Amino acid sequence: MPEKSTEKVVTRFAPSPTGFMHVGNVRTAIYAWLWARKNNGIFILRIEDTDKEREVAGSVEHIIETLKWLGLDYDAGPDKCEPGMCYTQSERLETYKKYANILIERGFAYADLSSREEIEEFRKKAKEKKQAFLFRDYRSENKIDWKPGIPLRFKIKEPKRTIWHDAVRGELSAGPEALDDFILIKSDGYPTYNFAHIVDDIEMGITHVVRGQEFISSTPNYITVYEALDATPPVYITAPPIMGGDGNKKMGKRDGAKDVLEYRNEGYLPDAMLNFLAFLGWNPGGEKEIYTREELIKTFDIEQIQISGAKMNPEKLDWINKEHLKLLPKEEIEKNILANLPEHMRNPKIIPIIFERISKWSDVRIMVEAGELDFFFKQPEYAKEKLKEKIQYKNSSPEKITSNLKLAIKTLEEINEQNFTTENIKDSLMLIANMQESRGELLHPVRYALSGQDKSPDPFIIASILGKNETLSRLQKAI
RNA sequence: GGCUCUAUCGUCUAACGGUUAGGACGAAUCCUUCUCAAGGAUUAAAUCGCGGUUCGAUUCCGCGUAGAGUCACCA
Repeated sequence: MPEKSTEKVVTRFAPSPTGFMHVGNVRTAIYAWLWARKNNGIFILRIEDTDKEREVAGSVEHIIETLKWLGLDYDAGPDKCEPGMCYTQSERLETYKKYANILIERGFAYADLSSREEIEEFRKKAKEKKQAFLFRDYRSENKIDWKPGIPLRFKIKEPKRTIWHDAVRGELSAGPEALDDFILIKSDGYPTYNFAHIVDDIEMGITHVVRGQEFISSTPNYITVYEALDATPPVYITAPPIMGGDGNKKMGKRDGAKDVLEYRNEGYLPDAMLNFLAFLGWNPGGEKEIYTREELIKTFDIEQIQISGAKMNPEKLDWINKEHLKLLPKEEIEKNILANLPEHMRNPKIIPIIFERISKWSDVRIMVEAGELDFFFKQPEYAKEKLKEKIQYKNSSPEKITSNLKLAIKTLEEINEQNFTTENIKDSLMLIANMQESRGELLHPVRYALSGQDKSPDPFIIASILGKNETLSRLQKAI
């Protein structure tokens, strides 16, 4: 159990601006945010842009947009600077230099003159000996002053076993071979992640660090730096990995292929995404699975974060999205539907039909993309060759179909334009449909005549949306 | 290869060392139904293997197996 401290909880999400955010990144952000909000703490967005080669233009804006979509509001960040404190690492170079000099003074850092070729050579040797490569085995004892252009390394004075506590995994430890002289400041003057994040976490008063398991193996190094700086490490919260959902065996790397904002574009609700991702590696117990944003904040606890990896499950996301949809007021859904439709389809008349069959949000998109809704806007093209087969209900004869369509026209003509509603249409058509051997003998041909599809919403609602004139004309044309 | 970590239905997971191992997604079947959905009901489906500790292991320990992470002037 992490020590209960009276100090205010401060968490951070610290992405590097190297592109979009995938589910793994986002879940880390969610946990950090939930923990801060639950404890009335502070959530910081920090941009770790110390690798100028990998930096991708526009990433910061993209990250902020993603957080905004999910409603992960931050109290401080690159666009919310405070006096004397910046949250973009490239703007904090002086601070890292200050800390670097402290380490040099204390004998914990040294300038490293070895060339990349030499290091490569060392690495090769280590590999031949089937050992992990440790720079400190090859460290030169010649001391030189640290100057710009020369990398600065941390110095492991005393290789020893490190034991630490992780809020999720409990007690962790690693032998002395986990400790090595790593680069603090690169030759281009930028700090490495390994150094910068420690300095920043100290400076910003971070109390809890949510991170992926890829940092476990370098934690002994971090703890040694904290010791050298006379600082206390934060509580480490190691989230389980999210595995790829495709292959059966090779659950290789993270399922990072997809930009989380794509889910927004596919029509998923932010609260559903939040719910789904929070539950990927965390579970409060009990049988409730649909949690609102407020419920998540209230319920979330780092004690219940899973240890082992979880696979992405798109079907479950669909289901959670559906359940969240049910939670929404009707007007809210209508607004969302319209916003998600292609421009030419943004006709409020289409809403009832989507409403009637909305199950998963993405269904609507699929319907739109497949052209299944086109018949609302234009006269359907009836399949020429297969017309008989398509319009036919089971084994009813062509004569029967024709007479039924005529009967439908006659019936519908009796409803006047003002009363041409789904309910009235249903009442009158059902009346004659019930007189058939099977209702389908009448209803199916009508549905096909109106939509040009053998799979569609029911004919009543279609007719009411099309209006009396269009409905009659389509029925006539089908005959 | 070294170091570190993990292991319950297909998937996400629940179970003070004592349960007929529970729930959800998905699947299958049935009901409803003019089609496709939606909705309702039912069913199948798991403690990785071998030892040990214990009156009793999903749970604790060891070994094995499988998987993951890491071993950068990347984060």
